[in-house]
Amino acid sequence: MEKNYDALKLESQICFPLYAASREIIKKYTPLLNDLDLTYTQYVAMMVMWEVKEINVKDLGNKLYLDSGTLTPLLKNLESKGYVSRHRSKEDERVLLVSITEKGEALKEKAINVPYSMMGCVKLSKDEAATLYSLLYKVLAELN
Amino acid sequence: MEKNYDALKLESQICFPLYAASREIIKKYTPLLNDLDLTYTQYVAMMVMWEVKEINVKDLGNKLYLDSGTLTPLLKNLESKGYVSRHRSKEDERVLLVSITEKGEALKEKAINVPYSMMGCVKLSKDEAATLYSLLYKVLAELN
DNA sequence: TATAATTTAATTGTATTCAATTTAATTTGA
DNA sequence: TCAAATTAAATTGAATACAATTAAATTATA
Repeated sequence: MEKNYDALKLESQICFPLYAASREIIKKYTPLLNDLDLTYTQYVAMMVMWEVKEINVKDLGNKLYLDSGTLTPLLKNLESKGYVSRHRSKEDERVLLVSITEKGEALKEKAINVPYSMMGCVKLSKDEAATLYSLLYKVLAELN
Repeated sequence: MEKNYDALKLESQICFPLYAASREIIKKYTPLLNDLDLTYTQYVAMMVMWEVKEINVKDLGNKLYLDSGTLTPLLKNLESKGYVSRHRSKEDERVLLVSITEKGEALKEKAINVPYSMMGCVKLSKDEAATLYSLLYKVLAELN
């Protein structure tokens, strides 16, 4: 009696195409983001900054699903490029507040083209994209 | 006249939930894979090895969407753990062949539990999982 | 056939990613 | 109040990822 190992094939897994597709799409972003002097992770951090203007590391981490081990060096990098500033909260010295700078705000004008350039990249219909979108957020919400 | 920057919000993007969900699911694998002394990337490499027994770096990279910059150190690591062996092809010295070892084969028996343990983690119906699966492979196939 | 072009891995350097630990600040509760 | 517990970032260390380059082997072609 042969054991069934089909569950151990790549094609049986939901995580593998997620992992691969994520990296492949991010690769498509790279040439666009090079013009902005941003990596993909820096880009999503800037997307939050463009929206909220100021945020602490913990809240930023909750939005991006990243921890301080990733964010601390990333934010120092963004600060060295002049896109954000970092300073401790007056009310609670443990908290580090990240604020967008003028230069960071100005970058938004160049960045606005990125989402439109990317649209041609992922070849899904509107319906398919909407379905994928809601399934991914369902996974994120219900992971336990 | 205000410009519309909605496309630059995280919630407007398909890539962000892909990127986040991929990392969050991989985090769920971590405790299961610790028992096998494997990282997630090492695990997917071993999944290929369990299936094909022997493969060169280029073909492995095509299956996993990874290049030699990632695979060379990863395969050396798997070799140091005794799960695979590495040797040059006799026919073409440029080609490095990776072969599964006895110890690597034996690991499969422990690994068989991983996919079953993971099933309880992603809370999608059978239909939803199938839809997500096919949309992800469509993205992978049609990315350009 | 001899050189150019191509191919395959390996290497290098930068930037994540995350678990685990540490440090400093704040809050809790005996 | 003041020591214990908690919280927020930073740090450390291991392992990816990937672009770009290099080195070695093979193939193509003039």
